Amino acid sequence: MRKKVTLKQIAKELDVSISTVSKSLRDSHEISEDTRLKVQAFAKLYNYKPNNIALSLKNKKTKTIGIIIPEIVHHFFATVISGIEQVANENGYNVIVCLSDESFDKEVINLEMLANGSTDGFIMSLSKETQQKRDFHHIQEVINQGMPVVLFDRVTNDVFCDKVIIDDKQAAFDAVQFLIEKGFQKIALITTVDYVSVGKLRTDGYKEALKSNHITVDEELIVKIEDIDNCSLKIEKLIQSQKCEAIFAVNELFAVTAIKIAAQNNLKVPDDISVIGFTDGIISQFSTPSISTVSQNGIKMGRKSAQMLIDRLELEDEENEQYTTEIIETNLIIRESTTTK
Amino acid sequence: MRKKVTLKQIAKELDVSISTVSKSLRDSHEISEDTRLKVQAFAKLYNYKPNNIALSLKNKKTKTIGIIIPEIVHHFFATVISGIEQVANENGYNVIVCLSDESFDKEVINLEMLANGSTDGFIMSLSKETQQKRDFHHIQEVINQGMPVVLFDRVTNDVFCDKVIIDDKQAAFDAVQFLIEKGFQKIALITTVDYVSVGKLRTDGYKEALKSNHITVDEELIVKIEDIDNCSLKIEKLIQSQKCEAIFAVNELFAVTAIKIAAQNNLKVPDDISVIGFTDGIISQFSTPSISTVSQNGIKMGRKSAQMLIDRLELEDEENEQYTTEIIETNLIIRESTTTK
DNA sequence: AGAGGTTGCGAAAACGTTTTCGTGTTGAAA
DNA sequence: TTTCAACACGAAAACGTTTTCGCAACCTCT
Repeated sequence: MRKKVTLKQIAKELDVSISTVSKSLRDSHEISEDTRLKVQAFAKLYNYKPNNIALSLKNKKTKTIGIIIPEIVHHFFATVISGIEQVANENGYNVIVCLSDESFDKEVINLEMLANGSTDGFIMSLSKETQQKRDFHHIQEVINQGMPVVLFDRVTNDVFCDKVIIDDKQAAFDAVQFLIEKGFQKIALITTVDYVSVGKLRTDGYKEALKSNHITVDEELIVKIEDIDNCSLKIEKLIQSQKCEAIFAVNELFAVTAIKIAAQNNLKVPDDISVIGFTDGIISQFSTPSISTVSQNGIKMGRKSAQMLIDRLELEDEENEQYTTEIIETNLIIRESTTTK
Repeated sequence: MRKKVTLKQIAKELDVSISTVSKSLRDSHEISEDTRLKVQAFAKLYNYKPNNIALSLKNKKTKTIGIIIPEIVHHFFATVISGIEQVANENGYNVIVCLSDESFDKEVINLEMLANGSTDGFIMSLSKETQQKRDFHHIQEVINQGMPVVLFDRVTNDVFCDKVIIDDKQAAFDAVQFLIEKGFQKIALITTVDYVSVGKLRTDGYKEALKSNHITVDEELIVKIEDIDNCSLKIEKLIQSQKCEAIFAVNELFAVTAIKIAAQNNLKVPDDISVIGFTDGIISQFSTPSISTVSQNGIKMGRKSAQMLIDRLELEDEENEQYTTEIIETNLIIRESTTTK
């Protein structure tokens, strides 16, 4: 077993000082060509690579980005990580991933753990519990310590930092507007409880689209799901009510569940009911019928977030306190689950 | 902005030595209760937390695990990460995630980058290109440097280390056996090219199941897909040949694609063709019909991998050179895509 | 009172770098 | 021969910890 070699060992071996070795390897003009080449040859032979930890300590930079997200087994978050990782890699950064499991406490613990020198900054999406509690002191804390933070997707107005979001309200508006233009009037909404910020915004967009077309909002057509694991009952009730011709669901899972339940009740999608979902994930692409959906470009979101964070990290020079919020465009992908009335 | 406080600053402020502060905070008996409490109070007030980087340098342990996988936008890999993260977290470790994008070069770069002190060990799954080249010197290199490595799922016999796999051959055998018991004889296989280790093993299992039931292997019923993006043609040819009553696909995507193409050719699944896939991901669960499949428990695989790595890391005492290979059990999940002949 | 033990604390080394500054040797110019 | 610059290198500090060791001051026995 050949352990990693250090400057000190090389210095001892060649009978020069540590400084000389270091300078030689960094091609300093202070060192004679003779010595320089000798050291470089030796270093190459023993495959010397500087120790990252020592460098981090010296430079007070870790070249590492902390990512804290609710979960990873979720197509959207996976794509965002993928985007972040691309940009991070291009800029010589690594990413350290922590999962909050939608728990406030785990979010806090992870944040504090990484804030003690492990990372230069954070990219995060808030856990459900955090959004519910509206307690963001842990985030504000790390920002106060001088660590840049970028929030994406699930954000809050209560903390000042860079943000990357989609225009959830507008996107929902567009989707519902599309259904209306196809001739539907009785459009149902399957959404989350209000404290999930994106759910709330998409609900708002839905309502506004109806209003701007002079369709009255029927609360009976709005289903709010708390627990994703047993959402079936509420959705079944909606479908059995026979009151809706089209459904707008605020995520993939709600959309595909609605389609399944419709089938169980002998209603065919899209012939009997049109469905539009949100998030262009695996489910939408591969379910039968494939699902029309609002596509959020997770890769783009990740890339943008990483770029904003790195820009701020490399800016250095005296804190630019101008925070910006980037909006990533969405687009409506029309597939088999929608038709004309 | 309140920067993080260090031992040195506390020492200066309280007019004691750094050693005294350090000892006080670690509840050393060497320090009088007076001083101890004073220091602790001050540290709490200023929210002192030891700097991880400094600790890493001192202890020569980073408490960080490096994960290198081909991609993350893939349900199976996401679940594995999730499992790894759970166990890592329970043991006070963080995880750094790197994506090889199925590229040999990126795998090498990532590995070397993290091997310079950033992590204590690695959990990896080989990229396609690496498997094709059969070049594993980069992995052997880090092992030689004394860093433990655990390979999972896509492994190789050419490097000696701990491994976590499923019994791909047996699982494929069981799936095909199931189809045979349901009365099918003409069973097609949709698989990958042979250098993908798991594809090869599953192919072997398929063949063996046929043989042990005295069914001759018909090469015309075996489709090998090189490029996942345009697999449709080959699969269409298979289905239009009308020669098969059932299909065993070595992954979800092949399975769902087969079902789609069957539908386009007016063949209904499962009435006209039964289909079994591999990997219990989102697609299998939510496609219509839902797909019978061999379930690999990614969470379990991740947890096991992490546990093996951490065990080895904490063992310390003189290199136990006994490497083991854990086999995670699979099970057949029967859904709507299969029926009896 | 002297010997020996305990108590409470600080100095310094170590982890692996980079970088500033100092210094001795050489060569050339005066 | 003296003076000064250029050259080539080393010592040491710094990043933030932990830990070993040394050393005073005090206390407790004979």
